[in-house]
Amino acid sequence: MARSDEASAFFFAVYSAVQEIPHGKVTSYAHIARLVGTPQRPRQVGVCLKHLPTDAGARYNNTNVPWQRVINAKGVISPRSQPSGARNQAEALEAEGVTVGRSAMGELTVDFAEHGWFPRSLPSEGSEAEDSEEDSEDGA
DNA sequence: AGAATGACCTCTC
DNA sequence: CGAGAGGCCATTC
Repeated sequence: MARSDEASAFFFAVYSAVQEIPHGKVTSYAHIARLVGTPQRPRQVGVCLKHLPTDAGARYNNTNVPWQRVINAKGVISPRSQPSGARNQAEALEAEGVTVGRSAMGELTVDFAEHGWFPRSLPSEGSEAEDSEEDSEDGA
């Protein structure tokens, strides 16, 4: 529980933004932080999810908030503090139909070009990105 | 009370 | 292009 109302407001903003994530899509903490109006505080977003209420009676809880769809900007699921947590998140993502890959270090990775949900173009992705999106189809 | 950590990101060398 | 340091705020010891 947040000690300050403003703090709780930040939490609610984050949870609400996470709920905005469509099914089978994933986004990064930075994006959520930006949506809530605090692009300089991506860590707090993680803290929000970390302290996500497990109470089914709470307005926001790990059952109503798809926290699993939230990963880091590298497209990799943070190992959190326990490998089980990250793996559990990967399992949930796969259950959503998200393709979860694995890095050489065994880190779970998600392809943003596949399930990347970005209502607003990120400066890192391409500030002047034109309409030519989703064109990364290699075609093999 | 203060100090340390953390589900992070961005800039700079 | 790769590695490093800084910064932010809440939770916890």
